[in-house]
This record gives sequence, C-alpha cells and structure tokens, in this order.
Amino acid sequence: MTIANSLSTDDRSTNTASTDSAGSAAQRDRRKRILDATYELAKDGGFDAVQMRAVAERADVALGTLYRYFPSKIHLLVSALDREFEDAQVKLKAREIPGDTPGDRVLYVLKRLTRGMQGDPKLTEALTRAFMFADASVANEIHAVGMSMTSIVTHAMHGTVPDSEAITDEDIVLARVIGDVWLSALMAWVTGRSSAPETAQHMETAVRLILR
Amino acid sequence: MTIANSLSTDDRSTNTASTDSAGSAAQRDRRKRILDATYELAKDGGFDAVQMRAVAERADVALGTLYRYFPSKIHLLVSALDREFEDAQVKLKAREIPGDTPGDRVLYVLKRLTRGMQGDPKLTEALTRAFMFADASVANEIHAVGMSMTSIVTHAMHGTVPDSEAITDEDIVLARVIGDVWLSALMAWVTGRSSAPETAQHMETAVRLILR
DNA sequence: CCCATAATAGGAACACGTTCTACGTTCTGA
DNA sequence: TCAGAACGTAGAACGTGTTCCTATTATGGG
Repeated sequence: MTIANSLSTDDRSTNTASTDSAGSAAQRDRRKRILDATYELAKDGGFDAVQMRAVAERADVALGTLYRYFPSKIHLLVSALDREFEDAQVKLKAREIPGDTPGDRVLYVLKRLTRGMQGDPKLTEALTRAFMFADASVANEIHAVGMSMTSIVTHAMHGTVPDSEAITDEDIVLARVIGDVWLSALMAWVTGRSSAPETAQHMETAVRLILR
Repeated sequence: MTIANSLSTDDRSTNTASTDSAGSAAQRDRRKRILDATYELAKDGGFDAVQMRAVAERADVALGTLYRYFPSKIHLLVSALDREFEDAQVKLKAREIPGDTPGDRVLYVLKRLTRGMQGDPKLTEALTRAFMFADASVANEIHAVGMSMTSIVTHAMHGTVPDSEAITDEDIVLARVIGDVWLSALMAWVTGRSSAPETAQHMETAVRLILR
C-alpha cells in the first residue's frame, strides 16, 4: 500500500475490531451510547469529568462492559476524537472549499475547525489531552486520527475531494507538517500558553510559510 | 519585552519560585536529589515507573516534601525535561555548530538531540508524555521548555550564539514551526507510530521545506 | 427447544496520584 | 534567647483508573 493510497477512507478497515462496522446491532448501540456519554461529559467538564464510572452510568452499561469496549480512558477519548474527525471530514467533503490558493483553502478549513473546537473548550481540552497523552497501545486510534487530519488537509489543498492518484508524496509531506503545526498550536491554546487570536495568527503564518 | 528579547536566558527569572536560583543550600540539594531520582526512575522504567512514593523514597524526602517542591507528577517531569534542555542548551552553546546553511545546522542539532533521546527511550517517553499531558497549571514550566527549544533552534540557524538584536521575528516564527514539527515527530516515535529512521526523515523533509 | 458460550451487570478490590493530620526540626527576627 | 513561622517526616486517608469475581442474561448452533 502506498502512502497516497493509504489516504482513502476505506482503509480504515485495517484497524482493530474495536472500530465501527463489526458487531451486532446491540453492540453498535452500546458503543454509540458510550461515545455519546463521553462526549457529553467531556463537553461539560473536560478531561477530569470523564470518569469511567460516570461514563458507564450515563451510557447505562456496567463498568466492566465499558472496559470491554474501550480498554482505557485514553482509548475511549481518542476514539471519541476520531468520531469527531470523521464527522468533520464528511461535512467538509460535502461541498467545495472556498479560496483561490491551497494556502487560502487550508487556512479556511483549519480556522473553521479551530473555531469549532474553541467553541467547546472543555471538550477540546479533554480530547486533545487524551490524544497527547496516548502511549503505544493507542497507536491504532491515533493513527486513524492522523489519517483523518491528513485527509482533511490534502482535501483542502486540492479544493475538491482528490483522487488517490492525484495526491503526491509532496502533498502528504506538506499535509503532515501542517498537521504537526496545527496540533502544537492547539496544544498551546489548550494549556493557556496562547490566546485564540495568537493561535490563529501562528497557524496563518506557518501555513503561508509551508505552502508558500 | 519583545519576542526576540524574550529569548535571552536570564528571562527565566520571571518564572515561579519553583525554579533554581532561590532557596537555601539544603533546598537546592533536595530539589536536585528529587530531580535526580526522577531522572533515574524515568530512565529505567519510563512514565509509569516514576511513582511519587518511589521518587520520594529514592530522593530521601517525605512524600509531602516532594509535593511541596513539585505540586504534581507532571510538574515534576516537565521540570526534569526543562533541566535536560538547559543542559543541552549549555552544551550546544559551548561551540560552533557545523554546517554551511541554516538548514544543515538545524538538522545537525535536531538529529543530535533526537539521537540522544532515542538512546534513552524510556526517559524520553516519560518526559515527552508528561510535556504533552500538561494542562494550564504547568504553563510556566512548559513555556520554559519551549523557550529553550526556540533558543536552541535559533542558535543553530545562526551558527553561533546570536545577539538578541540579531534574532528577527522571522527567525522566531521559523524556529517555532520547526519546534512544532520536532515535537510531533518525537511524539509519533514515542507512541510507536514511526521508527527512528522515519522520524529522522520526516524531520529532514520538514526542515528543508521550512528553511528552503 | 436446549445447551454451550459469550456478553453483561453489579460491585468488591487494588494501585497510585494527591491530600491531610500530627508532630518534630530549623530558621528568623525582635 | 525565645516565640512563631516555615519546613520536614511519617503515614493515614481519599479519589479515580483499572482489574477481578460471581451471578445473570443474551446468543447462536444442534
């Protein structure tokens, strides 16, 4: 599998069985209830408020069941992040992205994403910190998120949903570097080291620099 | 204070009292013992092995004292990271950096740093994950680390220890973006998503791109 | 329908970060 | 010198992530 091909969405099937698609309706239902509960708790109280007992209770499953579906709090939160990114990706692919240059389009998308996340600071704090804290055992979930992000950025660079063949190695490199910067900027914002405008400014400068 | 000026090392005095310089000899001694114990435990067993009771015991202080010096495990580990970076910075400033272009010099420094960290995977895992997990309460310590990193990169760009005035805003932007990429690459390596050669390659590509 | 197996509920138990209490020791300033 | 503050020790106690155990309930094949 080439790197470029690895961007097509259906490659997600190479992940662990813990992702969607597999299992009975009841199982899909439980998984959804758990992720919904996680989302709500995170949105209201951030990382600390996502307590496993609270998630289990709100999702109406036993604690052991929660751990059967998600082997740790970090897996749970990164999976929630993954779902958010999937949603964002679908929404973004639904229509053309405004902007005349790749830089304009990428900035449009990143700023839209960033504004969305900054509108839900607690949720963002919870998901971002989980993503950052993840260790090697969460590699699959993290990889999925990285894939979504790269896909979003390459999509923005091209302006339309690109064919797998139209994505060059150069595109991937650019998208990854932009993703790196975006993540660091988000982290600086989450930890209170930079304000929202500063975050936007840093991203603007960096993207202009990378896509110059 | 301008951004460029904020790079001079003695600005560290604007931090909380928990950093060096202040306190009696006994206090400096305790602080050093604690950081040494943290270093050793992290080096041997990574993040999970740095247990507060174990650190206290090895440093020969009471648990409460440990918490008096470092208000949380994350503060402790990020402070240890800060000490490592300070050391690296001093060593790097001791002599000229080889390389004909800023890109060459930056890559020389980054690869040296990265090799050093990859030679101590457990230690790197512990320090990196703490850095990533940090929340707003650790902003001071995180900021200090970011400062060291920016300083190291600008130093490498110039080839010699630069005067404060010689550092332009452009330099800072470049250094920050490079720092972002370096951090993300390190994180990908720590979480096992990319191998050491891949990490080096990604850094190489990104730095060439940014400093082109 | 019945059995074997897996999945779930409910909750106790454990580990480690963090806080708190009680008491001794050291420093400081009048 | 002495009172009081700050610091230190020892260890109990608490909260939350994680594991484990047992009984009960789906589920799917014969």
